[in-house]
Amino acid sequence: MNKVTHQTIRQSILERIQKGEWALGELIPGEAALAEEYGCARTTINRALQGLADEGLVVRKRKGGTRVCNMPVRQARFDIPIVREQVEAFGGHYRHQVLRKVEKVPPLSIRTRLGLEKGAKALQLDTVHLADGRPFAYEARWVNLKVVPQIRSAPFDEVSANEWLVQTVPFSSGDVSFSAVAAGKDVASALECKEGDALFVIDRTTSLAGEFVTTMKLFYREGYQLYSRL
Amino acid sequence: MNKVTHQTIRQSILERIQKGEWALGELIPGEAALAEEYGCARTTINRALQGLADEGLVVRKRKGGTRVCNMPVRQARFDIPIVREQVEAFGGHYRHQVLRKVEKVPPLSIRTRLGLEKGAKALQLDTVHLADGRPFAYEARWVNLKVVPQIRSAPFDEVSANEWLVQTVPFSSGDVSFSAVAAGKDVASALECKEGDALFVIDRTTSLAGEFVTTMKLFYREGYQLYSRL
DNA sequence: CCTTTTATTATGTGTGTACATATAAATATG
DNA sequence: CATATTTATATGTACACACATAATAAAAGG
Repeated sequence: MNKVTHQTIRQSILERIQKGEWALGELIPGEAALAEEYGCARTTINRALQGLADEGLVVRKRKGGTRVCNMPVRQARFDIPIVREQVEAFGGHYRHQVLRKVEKVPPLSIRTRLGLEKGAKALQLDTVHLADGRPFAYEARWVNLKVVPQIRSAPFDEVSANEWLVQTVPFSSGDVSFSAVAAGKDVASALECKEGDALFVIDRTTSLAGEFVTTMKLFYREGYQLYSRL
Repeated sequence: MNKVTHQTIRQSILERIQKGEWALGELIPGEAALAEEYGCARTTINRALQGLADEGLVVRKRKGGTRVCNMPVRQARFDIPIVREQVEAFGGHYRHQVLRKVEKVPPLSIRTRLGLEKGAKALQLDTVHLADGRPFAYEARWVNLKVVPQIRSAPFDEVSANEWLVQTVPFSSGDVSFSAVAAGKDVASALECKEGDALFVIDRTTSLAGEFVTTMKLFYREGYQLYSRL
């Protein structure tokens, strides 16, 4: 006989849902009823159900009760990777090389992304990340100098822009998108691949307290896969 | 003055972390101390910190205390989409078309993925998803007939294989991976794009109670982006 | 000095209670 | 009959308390 904890209850209810004890969208017993059934306090059931709700398996509503989610869209959690760690995780030797580092007025698309005024300069930073000497990913980045002016004197021969920013402005929020693009001329030459090759791209914009810090496109070499369990 | 709830406390602590009040990897005050500071019960602080721990912002250890995560790898949560809903979310008219539906012995790569015996047949199902009549995504799927034999008689003129499976074996687990590939001949003709175009691909394998149910590759038409806030 | 044992301590979790809040359902009102 | 108001109810949340558990630090033993 297992101990009755919010974890075991959560697992148990999950299994009952998977077995089909309650149909999609159907109401499951209330907290009070489940508490009696499992022989525990309502608080404990509440925690278990909240957990399932966080994962999107059930939907809860005051007075409405708890029901099995009728639109079971499973969520995948991805770790947005730091390239160095990716490379080293595969046992490769990591190195990076700054291809361009200039302050200049960015194109409109970048300007609006970073929320810059017309004519304001930003730092353009292009880096190639190498695994065992071979190009692994190409990073095209723009940095908002108003927010992180210290980046001008950052030692980019030691750490990559990515890592420097993670250290300096950690826990920033933002958005990511994944897509596929055909390699352009610059990217192809940096990654030593053919123009037009299908590349996996992570597009990421980072902001801190309402201010946009940096926006970046990361082009992975051909064949790269981003993997996750769900 | 805001009410003191686990939510407001959580937000407050998050901001203090972002402001850099505690360095990366540094110990933050214990629950008891914070409870006194915020003037609430320890239970409430516990909930706030647990929440931050779930999001990967802090690491907690018994006796060791709570410390700011020193490896701030932000996680992105993605909803693994159902194509119909994606199309309809953009206001498009959804329709799908089954291009192939045959039972046959799958190639080795699929066989191992589904955990089938040598010579066992599986259902091959190729579908094209259309938005306003235009190809939106191409789905190449294999289904394990041992686990879901009922699929033979599923009404695929009404619902897509994806939806049928979601309805029939909901809340299954599995894995996903994202990548970019160049469109092959079949895919190109189904999506009405050029061969070699860079396509975004979701590769998904689903299992239920240790048995593999189905594996699928979903090729999106050019330009598709998968987006998420973090 | 090193190893083993024993506190000590911060988090983890369950309980019972009380009250807050949203909302569905029932009732009163025009 | 439609609309506004009230009531009942399930979840949401805070609290005080007790004990469990893991991991570190201190003490004891060799």
